[in-house]
Amino acid sequence: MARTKEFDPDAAVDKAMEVFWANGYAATTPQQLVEALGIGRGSLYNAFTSKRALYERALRRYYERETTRLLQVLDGPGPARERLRAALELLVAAALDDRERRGCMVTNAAVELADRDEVIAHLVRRTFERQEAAFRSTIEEGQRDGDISADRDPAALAAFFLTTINGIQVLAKADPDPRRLSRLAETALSVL
Amino acid sequence: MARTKEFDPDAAVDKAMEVFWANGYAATTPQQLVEALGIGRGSLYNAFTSKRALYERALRRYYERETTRLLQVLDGPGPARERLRAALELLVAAALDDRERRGCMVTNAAVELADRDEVIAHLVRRTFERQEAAFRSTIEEGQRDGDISADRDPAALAAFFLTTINGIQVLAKADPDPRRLSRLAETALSVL
DNA sequence: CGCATTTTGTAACTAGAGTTCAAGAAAGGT
DNA sequence: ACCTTTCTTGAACTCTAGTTACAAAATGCG
Repeated sequence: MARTKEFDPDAAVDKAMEVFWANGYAATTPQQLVEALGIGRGSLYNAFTSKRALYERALRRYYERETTRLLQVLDGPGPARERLRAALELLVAAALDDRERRGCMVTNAAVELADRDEVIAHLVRRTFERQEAAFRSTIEEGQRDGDISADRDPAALAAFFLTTINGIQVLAKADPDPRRLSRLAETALSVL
Repeated sequence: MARTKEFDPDAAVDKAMEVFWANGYAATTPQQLVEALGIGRGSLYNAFTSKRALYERALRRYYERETTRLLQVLDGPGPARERLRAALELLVAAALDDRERRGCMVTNAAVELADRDEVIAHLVRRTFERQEAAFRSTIEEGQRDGDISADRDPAALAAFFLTTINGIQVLAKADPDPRRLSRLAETALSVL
């Protein structure tokens, strides 16, 4: 009854995500998107309405795809303390693998857009809350097990870890030094 | 021998700094700059060459003007531990006062540009190093005075504090919650 | 098969970004 | 008073961002 799409919209969002992730929102052009997605301008706008709308979808995709690794590590097996360590080490390793220094797309969105765009801000907050909640439940678990001293407020500790991972993203943008980042993570863990 | 400038270039850089600080680099337009500086387009480019060059000057100005408060607190009088607390509280208070949530211009520059522009990255690194050094010498002083336990590596602690303040900037962009930020700072201090 | 529908590629459009330029105005030295 | 220099204003210019429009092509239903 109607012509079928020749490209996979899901795959296209993935590619758009890569472009926005690497360049940020404002610095990304329709031209770059068209080239990266391998489709015509017409198809781009027919399928995704606007640059802004595509960015939002890309950020949601990032939230679903790239943000889960951390949660998996935190919700995984093993002593709570070890999981927290593994989580921070994961972040550090990812930052060092990231040769183009794109950082974390949510951190980037927070800094570039959260103050100007309520929808983006909301998405960012949701990501942060999920991460914070994962930190928190891991910490609480550790406290029940006696793995982590119980005289600290788990909510405060979770917010602190959230801050730390965002701080690591910023640092790594300017100067991805392996030794420094590792010691950093180590020091943050010593708060427990 | 030549006509004198009718505007104060130093004051103009200050105004440009405000605009870039609030909007970031890519999202700032010549039009906004012209309006904010109150000069003609011709004068703008005659005096500052390009948007990029003006941004660089604005960021340098930020480095000189807005980045010193932290250092003053850290280098000030009083017990080292108290100075570290005051420094973090200063950051938190500034974030809460910042109704437009511009955050820290250096943090913003790090995230938006440090991966693409080596000159900006260098400036960011310099700022970070200066802040890190101030944290470090305060910590070392505290360790000599017995104010801070001496069994920790001051360099690692300093890097950790640098991360924390950048993390706070990111968090505050998305959700400037007073209670959370204060407890955050408190928790970070408990690492000592 | 033909029809309604949605896709695609390409051209077109508007607006504004980022910069340059020309003509005149202030300043100071001679 | 003039000359040189540097400033100012404002228009002008090029280029591209971001979007839309259009004609042709594909699809499946009746």
